[in-house]
Amino acid sequence: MRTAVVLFTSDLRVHDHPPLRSALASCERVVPLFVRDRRVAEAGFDAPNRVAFLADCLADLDAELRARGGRLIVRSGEAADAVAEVVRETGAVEVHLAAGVSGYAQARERRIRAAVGRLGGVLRVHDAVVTVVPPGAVVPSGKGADHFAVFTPYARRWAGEGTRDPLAAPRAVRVPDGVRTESLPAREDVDGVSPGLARGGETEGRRRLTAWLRGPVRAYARRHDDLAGDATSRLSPHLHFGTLSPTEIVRRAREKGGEGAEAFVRQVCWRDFHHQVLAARPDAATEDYRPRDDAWRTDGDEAEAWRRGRTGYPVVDAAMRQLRHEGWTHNRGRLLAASFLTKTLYVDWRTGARHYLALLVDGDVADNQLNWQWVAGTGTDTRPNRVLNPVRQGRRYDPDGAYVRRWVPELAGIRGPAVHEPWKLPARERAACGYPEPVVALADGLARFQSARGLDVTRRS
DNA sequence: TAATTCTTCGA
DNA sequence: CGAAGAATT
Repeated sequence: MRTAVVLFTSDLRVHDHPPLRSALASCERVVPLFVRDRRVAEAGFDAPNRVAFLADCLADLDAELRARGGRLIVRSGEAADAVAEVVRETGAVEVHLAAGVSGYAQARERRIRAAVGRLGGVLRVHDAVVTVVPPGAVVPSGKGADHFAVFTPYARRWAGEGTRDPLAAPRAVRVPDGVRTESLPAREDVDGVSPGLARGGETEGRRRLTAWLRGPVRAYARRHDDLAGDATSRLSPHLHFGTLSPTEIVRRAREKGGEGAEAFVRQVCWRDFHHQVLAARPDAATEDYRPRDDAWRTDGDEAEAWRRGRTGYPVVDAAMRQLRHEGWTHNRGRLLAASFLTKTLYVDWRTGARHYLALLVDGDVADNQLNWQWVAGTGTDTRPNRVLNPVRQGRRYDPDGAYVRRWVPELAGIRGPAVHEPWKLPARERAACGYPEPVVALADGLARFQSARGLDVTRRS
């Protein structure tokens, strides 16, 4: 009787799960294992919103496994130690794991391989679980670059790769008797969770995907940047935790077809793009991908005003308050709030990235850090001096001001797009609403950035 | 064939 | 500006 361990990481699902299916194909007994890795907490990665969402995911994964005769085994500690422990206890001969991209994931894989090898077992790492196209599967033609540094050429090649066939969920999972498990973490036990946090779990993810593809995706190309319309998929946390398979998402979206589905698939491609950058350059999580010799301002009152949603720029504050309330923000809100911090306040992108990671339920090293770098101009943006003007962005993506009124109650009484420039209101009305004055004049903020970068032209957009 | 130069284009 | 791909040597 052969036993395999399947270590679940960012792939908390039973549908389209190559490690699980592969383990079941070669072994009669399988131990589905999740390790609450103390390294994650030590790295400050245990944000309440994600811990709470994770609790939903684990509960649902356990239920899905139980429906198939199995159950989820939960352990705490360091991943490689816990895996070795389970291998020793069960006499497992194989360990299956989805390939990860971060420095943490890469190191974890090395440690597990060594630990399993010492016990005479073998580690099998599976590609195309966390991403659609594995990092390194497409590289620029010609001279030996190991990854793409520009999105568009990557997207062309990525689209040409196609996808593997999604795997069905297994019918039965037989777990060896008597394997010790800790109790599942409970969402209710997590403190500091955003009140409007979404529910996690594969069942919820699949429900959302089906509902999304049935209708709203059709309008995605047209409405994805409409802040108030909130017409995005909201599937990002499910992609982060792997409660949905990106391969299955792309496959089903392509089957659906249309310009909305196509634009949506392109966003999944962005995710793969960032994953392949980080896989090749794990240090880009903390270091400038393309150093520009920036003399960033450090954390201070202005950054704190930004975190609190009190910059005095309504659409920026709306995004920051939505982030705190839901643990999630519209992508356009993320971009313009990030641009405001890095370009207008000229504060180090790491300060912003840290705050996003502290709150975002979909907070992901690859996507978060590299999107921040993109905005900050130290990343893969081919126009590193692009500045998003918060007033123009507001008027463009929240033309009626509904998004601002929804998230900034001080301004809820102001009708129409005037809400984007509260400083133009009569002094009495301004004082009465209690909304803060701008932390910095746009021109002054821009001047900081431009002089630091040695620019002389005022950019727009 | 591989290195060099040219052209195009970018959330 | 600089990456990517094509053209050129």
